[in-house]
Amino acid sequence: MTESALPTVICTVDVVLLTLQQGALQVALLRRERAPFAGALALPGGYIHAQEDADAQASAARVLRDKAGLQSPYLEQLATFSGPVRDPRGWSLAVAYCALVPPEVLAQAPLTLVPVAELPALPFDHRAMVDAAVARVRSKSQYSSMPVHLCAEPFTLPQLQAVYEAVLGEPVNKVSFRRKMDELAMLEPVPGALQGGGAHRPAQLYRVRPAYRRNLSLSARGL
Amino acid sequence: MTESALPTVICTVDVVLLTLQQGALQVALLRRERAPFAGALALPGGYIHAQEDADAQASAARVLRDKAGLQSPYLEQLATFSGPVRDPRGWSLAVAYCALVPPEVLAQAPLTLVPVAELPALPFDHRAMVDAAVARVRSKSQYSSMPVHLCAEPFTLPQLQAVYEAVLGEPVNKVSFRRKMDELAMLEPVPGALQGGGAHRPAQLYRVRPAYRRNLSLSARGL
DNA sequence: ACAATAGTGTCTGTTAGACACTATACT
DNA sequence: AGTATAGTGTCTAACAGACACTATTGT
Repeated sequence: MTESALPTVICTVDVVLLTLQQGALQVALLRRERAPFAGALALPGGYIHAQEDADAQASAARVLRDKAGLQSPYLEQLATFSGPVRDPRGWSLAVAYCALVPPEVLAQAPLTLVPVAELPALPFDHRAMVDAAVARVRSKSQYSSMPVHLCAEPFTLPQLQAVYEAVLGEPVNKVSFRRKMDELAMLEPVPGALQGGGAHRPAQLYRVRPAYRRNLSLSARGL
Repeated sequence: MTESALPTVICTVDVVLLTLQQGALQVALLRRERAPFAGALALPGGYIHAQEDADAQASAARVLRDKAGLQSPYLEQLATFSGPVRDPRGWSLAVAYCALVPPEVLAQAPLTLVPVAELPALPFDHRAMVDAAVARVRSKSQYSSMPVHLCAEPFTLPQLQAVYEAVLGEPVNKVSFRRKMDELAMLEPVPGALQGGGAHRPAQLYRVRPAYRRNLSLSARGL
């Protein structure tokens, strides 16, 4: 067996870009310009460019930048999907990534937001990728700070709690939630910044401490 | 940009095969027969064969079968490693898998067991793969039944507890451990089968219930 | 004053772990 | 009988959630 005798494997990346809007997780889809499945809504994705990409994650970041005009949101490798039939062009391998952004960032991006609960039929195995991403986000939200990436800074604790509740799909205990956020020591109040506007006590605004901006904060137990 | 103009990405799989021996996690290494790094100890791995493999996991299973003579142990996708420098042959992508087997299975396999705490220098980025596998196993052992795959059936609860303690690197509370195993409902006693031999009360032998043989059992909380 | 939400103090039920006890083998 | 480990009953400390209270704004 020689290297050159091996049939080529088609190497791509796909990004499951999730955000929160109208209290529901939404996945960002893009209308495909090229075959296969030209004209269909699908996950943003593309070939790995061995000439320029430092690794598959860089490919995913490049895809996000070129196709959605976004740069460096939270980006995490999800899983790799492969096989002879998932792509009509041949045996293919796609490294799937999960990105989380606050909805404000997507304002003028050429993306179609679809609630993950009402997914249309998707080409390739993009449905499985979305399902894996949603499961991952729900799971990690139970014991980590992952959902803060869905919240534009600065935000109030009630806002962040609403994000957790939307992702988890169930109400969260206020006292426990605030205790945990305090223990995680990941947020800091913005001095003197309060969110007013309502006919009630204004809420303290918080931001993520610099040390936690890139890394998630994990809790030993739940919430 | 055309498809055919893309430089080829070298697509491989690598398997981090872990077992437990002398109370410590051990990784199974294989001496490489071919360049690059011929003669060096490395993870079992190989090219994806697009002609025959149903997906990358099938490639990993094939590598395990052909190079170690093992079939269908617990096999889970870990992560994908990629980039221009990890392999001297060029831009490469390796899907890493984690396999768990009881030590008895490796009896006559042509593998070198090395404690993960005393890893030698490894070629490629195999060190990062081993680290990722060990971290995954330690993490999942805290809330799932994963370690049962390191135990040959049938086993006693004290034996299984020792496996958990070896993986986690810390003692486990006996009462809590048995409560959790009971709650997970994943084990069933082998009727009338007791493990004697010592100068003390014999222990009940257990096996994994068929429904849980392939799937892990997860606990909402720890242990 | 009132309404509405932010934020906190405290109580209680649940759960994990510590400890001590019983059970059952072999010597 | 003595010893060693298997297996269980029970107490306690830690923790998550429920509830109720105070705080602070706009109307």
